Amino acid sequence: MAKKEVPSSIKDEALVTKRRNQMIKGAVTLFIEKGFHKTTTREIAKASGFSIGTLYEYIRTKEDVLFLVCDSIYQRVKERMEASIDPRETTIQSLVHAIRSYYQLMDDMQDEVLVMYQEVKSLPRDAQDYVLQKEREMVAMLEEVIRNSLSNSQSEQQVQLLANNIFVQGQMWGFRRWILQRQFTIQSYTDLQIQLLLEGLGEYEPFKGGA
Amino acid sequence: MAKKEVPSSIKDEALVTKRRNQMIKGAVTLFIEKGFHKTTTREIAKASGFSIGTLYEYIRTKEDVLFLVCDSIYQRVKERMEASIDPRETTIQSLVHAIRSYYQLMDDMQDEVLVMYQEVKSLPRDAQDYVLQKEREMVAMLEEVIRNSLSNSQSEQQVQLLANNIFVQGQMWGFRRWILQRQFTIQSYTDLQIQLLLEGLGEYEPFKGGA
Amino acid sequence: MAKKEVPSSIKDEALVTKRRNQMIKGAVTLFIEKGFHKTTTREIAKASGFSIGTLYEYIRTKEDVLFLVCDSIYQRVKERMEASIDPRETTIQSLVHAIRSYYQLMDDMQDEVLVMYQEVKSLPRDAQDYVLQKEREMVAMLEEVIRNSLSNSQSEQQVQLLANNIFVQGQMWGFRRWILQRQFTIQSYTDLQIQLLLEGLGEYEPFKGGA
Amino acid sequence: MAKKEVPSSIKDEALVTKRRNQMIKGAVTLFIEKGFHKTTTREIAKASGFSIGTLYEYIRTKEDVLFLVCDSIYQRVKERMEASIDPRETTIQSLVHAIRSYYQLMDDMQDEVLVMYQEVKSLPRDAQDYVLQKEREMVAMLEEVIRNSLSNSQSEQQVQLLANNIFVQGQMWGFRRWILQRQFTIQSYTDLQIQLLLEGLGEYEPFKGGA
DNA sequence: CATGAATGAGAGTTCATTCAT
DNA sequence: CATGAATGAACTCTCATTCAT
Repeated sequence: MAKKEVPSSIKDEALVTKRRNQMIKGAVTLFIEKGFHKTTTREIAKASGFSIGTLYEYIRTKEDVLFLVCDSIYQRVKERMEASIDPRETTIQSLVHAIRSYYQLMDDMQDEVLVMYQEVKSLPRDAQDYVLQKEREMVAMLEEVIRNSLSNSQSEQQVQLLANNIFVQGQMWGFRRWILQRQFTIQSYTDLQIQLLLEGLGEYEPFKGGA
Repeated sequence: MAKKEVPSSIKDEALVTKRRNQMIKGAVTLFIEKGFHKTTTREIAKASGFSIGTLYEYIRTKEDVLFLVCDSIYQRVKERMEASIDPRETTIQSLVHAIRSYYQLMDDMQDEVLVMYQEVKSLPRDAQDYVLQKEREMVAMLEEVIRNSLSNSQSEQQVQLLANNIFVQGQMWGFRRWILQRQFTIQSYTDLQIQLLLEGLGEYEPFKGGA
Repeated sequence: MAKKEVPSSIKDEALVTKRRNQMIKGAVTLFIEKGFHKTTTREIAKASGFSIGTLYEYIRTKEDVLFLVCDSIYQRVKERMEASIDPRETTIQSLVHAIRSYYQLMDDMQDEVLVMYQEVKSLPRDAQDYVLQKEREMVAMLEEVIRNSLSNSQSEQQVQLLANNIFVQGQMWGFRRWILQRQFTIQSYTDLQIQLLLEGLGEYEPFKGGA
Repeated sequence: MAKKEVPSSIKDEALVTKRRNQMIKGAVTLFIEKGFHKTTTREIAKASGFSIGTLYEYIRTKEDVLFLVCDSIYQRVKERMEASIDPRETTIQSLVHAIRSYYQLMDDMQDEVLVMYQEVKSLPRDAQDYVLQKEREMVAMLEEVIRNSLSNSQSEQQVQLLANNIFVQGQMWGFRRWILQRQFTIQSYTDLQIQLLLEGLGEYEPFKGGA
């Protein structure tokens, strides 16, 4: 899927980038505070430091702002993930390290991640697909780490499921904060999750599925 | 937290129940389709089979509809969980059974659960608290099963985290459907999750947390 | 102008009278409190002690209620004026007495009179005419007293103007209450008005009008 | 009481003034014709020459329009009163002149004054207070003229009452037009009122109040 | 004769978007 | 390139009135 482009009537690309960054910064705060629907374009313009007219020089619709915000969040998440994951590492410690970094990241960006989760459905269909794709890429990064770090005793499906679990448990730290953050710190949460991941319930019996 | 009551100007309580059920049924479909914000009160009325005026005899605000919908979903989820969980059972098989039932439930009600997840933030504060409380109760049910089923080798924190993980992984089946339901059936998803839960990565080494 | 009739679908005339009295009593309070427009028919029904359906058995429109209320107020005012005015009296003291009684009446019924003043314009045209006619009749009563009480030195125009002045100054006690009732009691207000009326400014000089 | 400000989202203050004048002009006509409650905001917008959206750029609520209208009327009345009253004059002729001017003013603005009288009660509480205060100021102007013009034989209470009487009799010319304007012209009305005021009933006998 | 559930036209208000300056 | 006044479709909610029971 090609990078979805949001057209602007401004020619100067550097300016477009600058203005959009202002916009994203302003909008993210508002979306966190009151959600996408309850935020008006006027508020976004104001928080971005320019007029409503100017706002519309850099986007076509309000949904474009949401897309830019989501895209920017994914971008930042992805960049930090890439920075903390070395795909050449093959030890289990590198997996643990990747998980730790990812959980820390989810702690740092919990507001942003929460917003994204609650508002993607407001994106137009094609933007949703684009975002979904980004997500798949991130899960794929986790899959890669897992594949590299574990002995090949894991089936491909297990790997995928593990990656999904880790991915969601990271997000869960943010969007279930009112429950989890009473009982855990990001430290203890991370430690325990890793422990459960590695050890299971410690009551292993050759398990065979079936209803 | 006392049951939040939505006032109605209709006196006949049986009628209130009946009409609200029509309403919930109509609204849920619409919310699933287009989300709460993009659904108009007139559409809700129409889908419920009565006029806009009648709709407002049974609620005060549009948000009331959302609350009734959320409440009804939680109610159904909770009832089915209670029906499938026997808190007197103490075997690990009973835990497995509880998880299976819960995942099946999340499969059956994935649309509803998805809606709830995406729209709770649109509820007024007090209704959000009420819903959060419901969730805590359900997680508590899972905690109880875990506590009963496992040897007491688990710390309280581990129990809580496990319950949260199971709970979220169930929901994840629904709200990450576009990713997961390509790769798994609810059967294979359930089996694998249970296996991972019980066995961990099978690469157990005395693990000591810490950065 | 014939007595304007408000039709009812109920045959039993005694019942109609009874129900309408309940209605007027309930409505007047509400109109005083919040005005005609901000009072709903449901509130009127409730304050009257019966259901909205029953209310509409005794009137056709909400405006009918207003008319009944206005009519009832005028009726009461008129009755009390008639009781306190003896058209056969010819002394100036009888004029003074009539004025006193009228001012006292305006004090007793200030809320009702205020309501009427603020809401007549909401009546349909024909009802307004009817009410206007009632008013003329009352002013005419005052004119009669004046004519009887004073030596015929007064021109007909003077008599009419005097009657109007007295009439309005009585009402003014009620609808300018926030100003007048700080500075006067109904007693002192009455005394002073009568004094001014009889004496003028006491600076009489043969006055010739003209710009 | 500080000037009550109606906020606008338009920045250009000159434009705000201009648009609000259009608005007041349009609204006053409508209010005179059908009253505040039966006039819709759409009608106001249309009569003002702009769209409903534009209307709401210059006010927050429909009640704001009413306030602006009332405020504007009072403003105009007050300005004309100030222009026609010279507080340094001390002759009785100056009082007569003030009254004449005021009555003429009430004749010129009878529609506006009528509207105000019938609709103030629809204003929010604080706006009502504001308007009441304006009225007090105008009555105070009349009091001043009276105090200056008459020998000090008048008690303060008499002065206040006189001012109120003159004030109300002026308004009465407008809001009792259907009765008074059949019998009088503004000229004859004025002349007669002034005569009555100065001479009283010409039947002066040492009057002692009391029941 | 009494009830109150049902109706829907219509009200006030908002806000994404445009475009002349 | 920036501005912000103007627009009007569309929204939520109200309430006078009706009519089956």
